[in-house]
Amino acid sequence: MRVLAALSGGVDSAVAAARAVDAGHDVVAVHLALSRNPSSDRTGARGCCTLEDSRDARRVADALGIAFYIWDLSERFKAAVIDNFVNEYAQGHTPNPCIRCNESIKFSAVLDRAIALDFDAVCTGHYASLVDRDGSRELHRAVDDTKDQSYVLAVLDQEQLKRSMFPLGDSIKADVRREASERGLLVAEKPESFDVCFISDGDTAGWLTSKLGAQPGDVRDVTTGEVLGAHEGAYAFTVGQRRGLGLSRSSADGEPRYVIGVDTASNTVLVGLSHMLDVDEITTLAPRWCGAPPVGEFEALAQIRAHGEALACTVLPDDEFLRVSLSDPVRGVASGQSLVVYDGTRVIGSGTIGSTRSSRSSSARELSPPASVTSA
RNA sequence: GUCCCCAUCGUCUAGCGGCCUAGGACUCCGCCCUUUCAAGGCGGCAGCGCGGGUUCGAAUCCCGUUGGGGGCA
Repeated sequence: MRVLAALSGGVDSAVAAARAVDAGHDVVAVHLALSRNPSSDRTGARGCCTLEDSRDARRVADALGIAFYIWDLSERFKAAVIDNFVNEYAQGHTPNPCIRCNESIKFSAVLDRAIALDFDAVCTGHYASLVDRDGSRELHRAVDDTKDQSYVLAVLDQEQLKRSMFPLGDSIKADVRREASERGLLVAEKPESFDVCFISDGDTAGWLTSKLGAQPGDVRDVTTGEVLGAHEGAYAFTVGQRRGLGLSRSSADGEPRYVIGVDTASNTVLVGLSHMLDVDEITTLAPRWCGAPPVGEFEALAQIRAHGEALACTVLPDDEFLRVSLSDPVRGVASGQSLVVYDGTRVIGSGTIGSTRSSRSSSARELSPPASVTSA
């Protein structure tokens, strides 16, 4: 096969590309330039789009003896990922840019271009497994459950999965590093990347403020309406958040307070006790299915955060939305995050969380503003 | 103006002479975790309003003082 290996400049994509070469494929490497102004002095190796990362990627390609190109997708990245990120936050949602990037850049813009150039597949260093069964391709969790990235890949459909290659799905991280070292790849000891790749210092709230401007508002008790503090922008808060509220007074019962809701209309952050975060019904926006869309109600597992627990639930799929009823309540479900539906280790599909509710303590939810279901 | 009550980390408080170099909770800060934002775990900063006494020894008792809250005026 002709394989286009995306090299981020990190260990994982390097070993993935190396394995693709070993497997006998005709491999060409590409590094994606996603930032318009790549900085070279970024410390801590955050993200995947610094000049240093670009050089590392080139060195890996050289070491593997394969052709190397850099594709500048910064414009597309800005429009599809960064602008979307800002807009979502401005509306009080909590987006996941890594998922948007996979959805519209890595397995869309890059994949389309690869296909146009006659490649058969795109190879990345994601920890996830692909299983071919009965003519279709399934996406499964990685063997290394501590590194599993099936959650952020759940937006891929059948066509995208059939054009994907994840050589690290059966490996554990330590072995990948060891292999990189044995192969003499200089990125073997490179640290993991965290945080949002386009926010260099990791200060997401500060970055948002620089884009949206300070918007001072109140922090109010969700039940009494009492003003408990002030904030510089409701958009910087996410449902379930505890730290950073800067409350001027402590609660009478000594219990910590959490963000129960973010009301962008009144620019108010609503806080309350942890149990008020309990939710057992989640409705998403239009779902995306990895394979054939399921028909009718079914039992499954739902995951609402990249490293969250898989929760037993009942799913009611629909063309327009996805309604999930959880067996046990969970806390801190934020609109904008992805809900991924699993059948065991297999990813069935996903949807962006739109609204939530609790079938039990409905009183607490009614006082919070209705979560608006806006199209992403 | 007089009588009574109260006065501890930024906040809410534990403390009722030696176990207090003052404990906890909330907030805040740091670290860990983590290719999202957050949970979470671990650690840290920070206080006895002030001045006199009593006592071997006072956050704890007494007097005064300052600052708050009540009945009388």
